[in-house]
Amino acid sequence: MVRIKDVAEKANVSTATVSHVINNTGKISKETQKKVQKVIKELNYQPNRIAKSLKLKKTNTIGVIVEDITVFNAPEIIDGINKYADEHGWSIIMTNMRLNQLYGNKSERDEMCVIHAPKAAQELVNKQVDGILYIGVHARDMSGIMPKIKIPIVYTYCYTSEENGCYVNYNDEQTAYNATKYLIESGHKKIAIISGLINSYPSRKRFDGYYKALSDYNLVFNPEYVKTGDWEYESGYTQGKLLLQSKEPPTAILGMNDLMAAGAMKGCRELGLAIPDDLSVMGIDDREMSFFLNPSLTTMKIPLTQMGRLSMVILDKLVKGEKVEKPDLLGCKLVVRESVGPPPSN
Amino acid sequence: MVRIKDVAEKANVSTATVSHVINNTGKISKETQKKVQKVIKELNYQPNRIAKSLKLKKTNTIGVIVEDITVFNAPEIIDGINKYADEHGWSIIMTNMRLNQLYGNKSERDEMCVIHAPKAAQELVNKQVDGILYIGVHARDMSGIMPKIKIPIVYTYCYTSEENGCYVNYNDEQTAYNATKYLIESGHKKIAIISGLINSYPSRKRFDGYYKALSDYNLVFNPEYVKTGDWEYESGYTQGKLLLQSKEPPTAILGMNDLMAAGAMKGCRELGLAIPDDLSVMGIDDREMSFFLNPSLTTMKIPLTQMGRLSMVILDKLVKGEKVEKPDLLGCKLVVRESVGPPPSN
DNA sequence: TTGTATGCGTTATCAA
DNA sequence: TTGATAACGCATACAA
Repeated sequence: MVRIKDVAEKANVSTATVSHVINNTGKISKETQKKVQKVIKELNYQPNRIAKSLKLKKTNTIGVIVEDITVFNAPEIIDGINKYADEHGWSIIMTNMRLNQLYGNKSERDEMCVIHAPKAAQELVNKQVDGILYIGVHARDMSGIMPKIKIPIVYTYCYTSEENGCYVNYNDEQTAYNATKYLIESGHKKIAIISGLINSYPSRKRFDGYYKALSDYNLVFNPEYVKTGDWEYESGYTQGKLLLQSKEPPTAILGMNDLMAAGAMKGCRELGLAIPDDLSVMGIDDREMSFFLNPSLTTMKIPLTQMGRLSMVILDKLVKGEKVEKPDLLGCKLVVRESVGPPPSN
Repeated sequence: MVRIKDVAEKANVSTATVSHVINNTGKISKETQKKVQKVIKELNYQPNRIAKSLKLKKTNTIGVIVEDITVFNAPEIIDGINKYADEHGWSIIMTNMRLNQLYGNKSERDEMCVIHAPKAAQELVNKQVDGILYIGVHARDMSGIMPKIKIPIVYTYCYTSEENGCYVNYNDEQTAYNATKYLIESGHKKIAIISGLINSYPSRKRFDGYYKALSDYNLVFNPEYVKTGDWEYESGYTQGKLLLQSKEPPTAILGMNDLMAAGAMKGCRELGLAIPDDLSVMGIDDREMSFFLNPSLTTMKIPLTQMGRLSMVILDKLVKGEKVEKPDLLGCKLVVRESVGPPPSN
């Protein structure tokens, strides 16, 4: 390893001078600058970032804690983070807690998170990161889980009700509202919804949006048209079938996510119904698979990249000690594909 | 920030003693140990990893360079890396070069990689990582791109022909061979293949496997049954349709990846053919979407997690100065779903 | 068994 | 415009 000292000796100057020409601090004569730069090239000197960080008490690094990188939302959020980080000179240390891999998509996962997350945060603090970005696997309250640390934390794809807590999320209610609205404007009056786990925040909010849309458009709310799944494909299949086998089946089904919508489509197929001729189906998420379903799934796209980027924008400010106000919830965009049409005319 | 010195003062011992009880080095009396540990708890002392790294010239950190984290192979490979890293006390710094996001899925991407990759590697070296893991977006030769650095690099989902270069990959030829074999054993004799870009290594190897399987099973090789796509959905659609509209259409199509196989399925649907009754289709990759196609796609699963893990196993040894021999190419597992059946009987 | 003192590679203060 | 030197927080050789 070639140190600043080696450069200084070879260039016949002091380490202070070398440091100055590297960082453009202090007044150094053109000649000395040239001389030093030449030696730097010759020796291929590269500053040791560890030593620099120790001295500066600043790493220019953001720690990203992701609950599970194999979950569909993670890569794009991280991409958004990286985009901003690249543009603004931030480095990223990533901690993938592997929660889904370790505990599956079960309640145990959230319980264990309480153990893993503080550890991960503390480790990052020990590495002197300047701030922490936390990416959840599903939207829930993270309040009180993290240890008291002196660097800012921004949450995304989850939220916090802590006093100065900061999070970036999308608008569940608005999204479900707009989805339902699209179905209504396509002519549907009998619109069913397959909910995610009933005790989850997004399920409640999305239901609110669904309900409000019905209400705004003067459609009767039929409790028979609300079924509860667990966000998974299988539950969409089961609940979808139930819906379609009822006395007065709906003409449209809104899955609270793409997976359950896909399950409902399978159920529909099994009953010999055609989509969208006999039944319209819609999802939320716009995962990759929704494009490949047959027919392709009309859905609401979660602005993942934007969420990652906005999280970094806010964290950047927080790290610099600037005051930030809580950001608005982001909107989801309607992605029109083939699975929604007018209701059957009979 | 509470330093080792603060602990030492409060416990009325020297910093050396504190350091010793923390790291279990040297002989310290039980009492002193207890006393020090008590103070550590009280002060909630956490060692500064930056200072430690500077002193030890070792960061216990692996730098992971991923060409693009939004590409389907990345998350699982990273998961495999994290799994091993967690179990063996390695930290991970991730550099996502965002190649696909910046340049798209075009040749420009590979050209620009030559600019980005050495920079990323040098940055990681400056951060004193102990080794580097490189994850490609598609399998190609990375020889000569990286700068000469003194820490080991292991490549995965790409390869290198450099003298001491080390990479972890799966066996393209064997995979295509087994896929073709499965089609043959399902009764097919007229098996077409849709190739990826013709100048790519995986395309050549997969073709070799296809050819060898035909040959081993005494089937005639018909050049009409070889079409060239570009790995994308659209090309599978176009080439698949071409294949099906020929005078003597194949009874089975092997897409060199799931995307092209999915495209071929779409073409097939448009021509009013049923899968698998009229045509069998098979892919390679086992991306998430292959499960959601209708019918679901029979395909070959790339062992991504295992690739990530094995890369870390090897890098770990390399970092420790152990000699490693080049690992065997990993096998892909057949995933039987609905898209393959016996050929039509007519 | 414990303490003193040095150095890891930087930056920055202050003196020259 | 430059240089000598003291930190940053830690681990460790060596002394006690």
